[in-house]
Amino acid sequence: MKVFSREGYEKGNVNHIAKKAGFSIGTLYNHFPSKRKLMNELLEATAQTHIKFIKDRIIQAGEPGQRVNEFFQAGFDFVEQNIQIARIVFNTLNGPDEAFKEKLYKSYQPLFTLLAKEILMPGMATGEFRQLEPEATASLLMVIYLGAGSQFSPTGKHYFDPLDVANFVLSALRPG
Amino acid sequence: MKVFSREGYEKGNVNHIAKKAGFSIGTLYNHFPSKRKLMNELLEATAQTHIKFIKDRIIQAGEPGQRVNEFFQAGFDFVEQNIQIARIVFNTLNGPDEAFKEKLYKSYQPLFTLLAKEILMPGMATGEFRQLEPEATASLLMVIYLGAGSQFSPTGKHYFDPLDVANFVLSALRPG
Amino acid sequence: MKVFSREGYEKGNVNHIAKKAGFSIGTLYNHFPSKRKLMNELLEATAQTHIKFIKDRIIQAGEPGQRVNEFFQAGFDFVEQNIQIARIVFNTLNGPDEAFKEKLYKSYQPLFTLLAKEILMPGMATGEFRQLEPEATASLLMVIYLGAGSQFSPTGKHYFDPLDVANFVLSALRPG
Amino acid sequence: MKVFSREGYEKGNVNHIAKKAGFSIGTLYNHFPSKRKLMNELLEATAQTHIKFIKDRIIQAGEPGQRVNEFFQAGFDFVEQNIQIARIVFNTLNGPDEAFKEKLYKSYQPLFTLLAKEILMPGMATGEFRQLEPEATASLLMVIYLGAGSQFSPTGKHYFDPLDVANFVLSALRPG
DNA sequence: TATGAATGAGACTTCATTCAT
DNA sequence: AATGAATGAAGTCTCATTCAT
Repeated sequence: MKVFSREGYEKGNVNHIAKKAGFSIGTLYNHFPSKRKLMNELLEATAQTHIKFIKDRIIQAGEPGQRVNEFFQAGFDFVEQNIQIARIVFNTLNGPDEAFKEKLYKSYQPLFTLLAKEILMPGMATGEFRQLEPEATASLLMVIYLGAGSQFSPTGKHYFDPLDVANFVLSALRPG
Repeated sequence: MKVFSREGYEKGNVNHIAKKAGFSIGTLYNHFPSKRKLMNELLEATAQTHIKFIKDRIIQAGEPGQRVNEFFQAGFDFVEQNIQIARIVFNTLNGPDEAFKEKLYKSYQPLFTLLAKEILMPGMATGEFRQLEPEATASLLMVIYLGAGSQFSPTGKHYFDPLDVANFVLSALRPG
Repeated sequence: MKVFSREGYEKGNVNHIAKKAGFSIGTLYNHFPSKRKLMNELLEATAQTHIKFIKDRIIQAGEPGQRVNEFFQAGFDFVEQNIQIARIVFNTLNGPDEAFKEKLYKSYQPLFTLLAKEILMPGMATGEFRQLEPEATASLLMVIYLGAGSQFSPTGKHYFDPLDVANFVLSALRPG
Repeated sequence: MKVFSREGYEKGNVNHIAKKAGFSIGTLYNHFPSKRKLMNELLEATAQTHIKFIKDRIIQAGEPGQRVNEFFQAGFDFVEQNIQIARIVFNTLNGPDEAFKEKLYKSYQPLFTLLAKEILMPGMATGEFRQLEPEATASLLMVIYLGAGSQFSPTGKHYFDPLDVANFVLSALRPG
């Protein structure tokens, strides 16, 4: 995680990874048959943790408006608490490796669904939000989260305030 | 451009670049003293073209609201007409190489300024937009453009409609 | 050793070195992180061997005069028995690479000290040699050894007879 | 001269040589058909200048003893006034390139002859020097000159005083 | 005669992966 | 199951030399 985060997948060195993890390179290869497979498992584990972290926080918030708030708040929190892994996700989602990218999009699919079904559709149903295509809007919310959430200094401090971002989005969602 | 676009900077092979460009490797190195320098010049040229393309279109549109529309429209057009170069920009902005990232942010600074000074501040002055921090909002608009604009299929078709994105943003900006 | 001896450091090819040593190039680089480091370790090992060889022989000879004889005799013997390594030393001491040169001078420092303290100063104390600056004279003896010792045919036969050289030096050292 | 002096023959770059000399690389190759030929002509010219410089000074000094003095004095002077060229000579004489080495020895042959015929043999004839093999002794004098003369700091200051070296040699040559 | 862009073989070095221990 | 030395293909870059202008 540390190595891929700092160097990226291509430049990340499996020997360094093994050393940093306290294993021998042989042992690493006994557990992961290739560098690519290692990255894949890291991405998969990350996506699951990431989604669960956000989902748990969204579910607790009751109302759609509050859930939008919580989506950005939780999302930013996750990034701040897991900067290295977050960096890998951002790199991969915009990286040149189509296989990794596609894999990650698939893994994050549940989060898109969550946004559409547990936030946007209920909000439109109650009239709190205006009528929009749920899937496309969910995608846009993800894009905004990923874009804004990826802006942080080397020390990990976010450039945007999640509350501001949430308010911006809520303004866009409100009817009238 | 083609090679870095398809493979990324690290995996991109200077020999392939030279061959694809119809030069020998020696000739390539007569023009660019290193792979890194080559990438840097490509990034710089790209940023200038990209900014000019968007700026020219924004300037033509008169009113702030129309300019927001034109920002996304022109931005998406640029991506569609320059998919390879756009891919490089998206990769770099989210990639692990801090030097490239910083360089690119600096090069794109004029675009941030343009958004703040030529769209957001005039719009707030006329009351067409609500009062927001111009710089932070400009950054958010960029984030939305880059995030939404980077979503396209391998064939280059955008996932989002720029008009929808512009309307979403305009909704968020409108007062009340 | 063989490769650097025949070709010099700059022209010496690490691939040839590896092949000649019966290793793959990767293995060579597992043991020495760079060509330069490889050369450095070769120089260091050589200097130690060279100094020890001469020192052991000098120590055995008791009297200063006899020790001068033994210095040249042992020095020439070492060159004849280690032509390749000797060639590297001669090349490096007069070569254009200041870093290597300085490193080698430092490594050979003990030999200068040996000449001054164990041969020249005792000889001056007993009156066997005339009064001269020990350090400068030690340097001159080294210069003569290295200069004369480096004159050999491609087959390794010395041009000078060490006894002649020693006698020349002893003549210069004798009082009166 | 400057380039070969600082970098050595192998590392010396003909493009840099041309630039430094104020010529284009094409022009340089119109005058010298190869890097090797260029070096050869430089060596030849150097040897001639070097020999003439020393010869003129030796001839002026009348007596053999005085000529030995003048040999070292003039030799050291030449080095100090032509450090770069001297460095090339020292490098080449001890370098790994047998062709250059042999070429240079041949070019310097007249100097060996000069030492033997104009200094040593006359000195032995008058009894000022003891009986020694003129050729071998001439070689030893050259070795001492080249060895001692090549010891100078990066700023060009000699480590040895030529008078001391001459006195050392004269002591060795004196009869009794 | 002068020029300098073009060439490409070959240099050093990296690193994912293997496999005998 | 753990180890880590060994491997060699492949990468970036250098530079002596050529030749059309």
